[in-house]
Amino acid sequence: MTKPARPLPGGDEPAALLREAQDRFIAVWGQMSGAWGISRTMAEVHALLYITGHSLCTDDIMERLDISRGNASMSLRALVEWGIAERVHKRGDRKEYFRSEQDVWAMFRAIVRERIKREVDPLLASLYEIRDISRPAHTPAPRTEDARRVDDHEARIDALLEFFRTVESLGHRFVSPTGRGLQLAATMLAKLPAWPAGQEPASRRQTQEDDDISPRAGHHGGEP
Amino acid sequence: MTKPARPLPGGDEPAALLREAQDRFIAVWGQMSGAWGISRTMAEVHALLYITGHSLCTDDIMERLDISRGNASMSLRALVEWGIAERVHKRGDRKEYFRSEQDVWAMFRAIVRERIKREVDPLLASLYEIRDISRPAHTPAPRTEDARRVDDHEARIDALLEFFRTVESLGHRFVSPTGRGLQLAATMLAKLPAWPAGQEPASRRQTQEDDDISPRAGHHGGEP
DNA sequence: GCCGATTTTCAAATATTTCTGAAAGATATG
DNA sequence: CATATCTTTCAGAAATATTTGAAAATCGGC
Repeated sequence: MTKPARPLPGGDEPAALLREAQDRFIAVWGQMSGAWGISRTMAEVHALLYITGHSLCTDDIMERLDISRGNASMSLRALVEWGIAERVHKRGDRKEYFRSEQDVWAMFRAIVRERIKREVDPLLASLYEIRDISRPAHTPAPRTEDARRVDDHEARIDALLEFFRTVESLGHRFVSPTGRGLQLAATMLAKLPAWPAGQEPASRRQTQEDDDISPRAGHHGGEP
Repeated sequence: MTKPARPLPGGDEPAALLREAQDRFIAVWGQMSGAWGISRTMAEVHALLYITGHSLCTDDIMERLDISRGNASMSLRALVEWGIAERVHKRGDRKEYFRSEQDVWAMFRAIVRERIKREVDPLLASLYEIRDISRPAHTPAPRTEDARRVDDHEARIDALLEFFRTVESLGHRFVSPTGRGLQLAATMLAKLPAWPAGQEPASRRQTQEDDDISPRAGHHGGEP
């Protein structure tokens, strides 16, 4: 635990404690950066903006986080691009200020939106392309070994396609203005005491000893 | 696009196309590594195991992906730890083989399970600690400026706490054996044509010009 | 308990990402 | 339109993360 060696002279008055809590939060949020797919500094800048609730300018951020101007500038721009911070102009002041989105769900929606755009959509495009590669390999009649392999391969790609289409679709729903409904649903679902009835069906041990597993694609339900 | 300069002599027979499709898939899946929070090689090893459907040994993997023994060993161990690959023993063979989970939803559940454990749970623990830091700062009576700041700070931490508690809870539900229900729900939700009725309530423009935003924490629903 | 086959480990080498700082680019103001 | 102020850019430096390869540990059979 690295705490900033006695934040302020006195030691225990509210301002000092607040400062300490903020610093801890910034550090913790910075460690989560990987989970959001952004750089550590970017997460720290966001943490600072969120936890203080203030609009801060580049110099404020440079000083508080002890980072370079370039780094601060890049991070802020990225946060704005991600839609989790916005530029604020103050009359009579040439400087630009920035403030963080304060609604946690809105923050999360912005992140989901960006990550779908940056990760899921390109992945889907690639999967469609990949599926097409093996298309011409379909021999018409003879059920050769190769033919079976190609079929299995395509079933695996199709299973991924279907999964990520579902992810994308759910994501869009969550992110869209209408998404508030999903947010509510999620909250309630999470709060629900427990599942109505039925235990684990039975332990289906893997007995298959052999190689060459056939893909059990497509099923989303379970056994009827 | 780097394709392995003519996979096999002939050029167009099924085996060659299959190989090409596999290589493309491995490359694409490797690029997604960041999204899963694993290293690129680890993702590529997983891609290879998934897309071939075979059980492969360390040497197979080293050769096909052109990586070192150590790297292959580490990646495989990690995949097993994550629960998306398993060790397979073949009678009369000292070598260890590995095969990937083939059910896409099961793979995803494993990833969610691990990431909750590695990211969400520690984050929650830290947030609880951070909330406690500012506790002693609560002055009893006088509504000072400091007191208000502390309250706002705590409201912000609480908003995050509530959000991540929801995430954790939903995650557990999804991951648990019972989670099949959630999977089904997700699939159906994603497939649903559109939202029943009602448009966006109205655009609530941010009019606040001043600093020092009060956190609007806690609300998950909307206005009734 | 020893042997050879296999896996694991880890310090050093390499690759990748992130950060800095100074210079170039904006932009409002008089 | 010159100036002062603020922002962005980007090549090189620094910090991180990944990979290698060879040595050490493990394992199963005899």
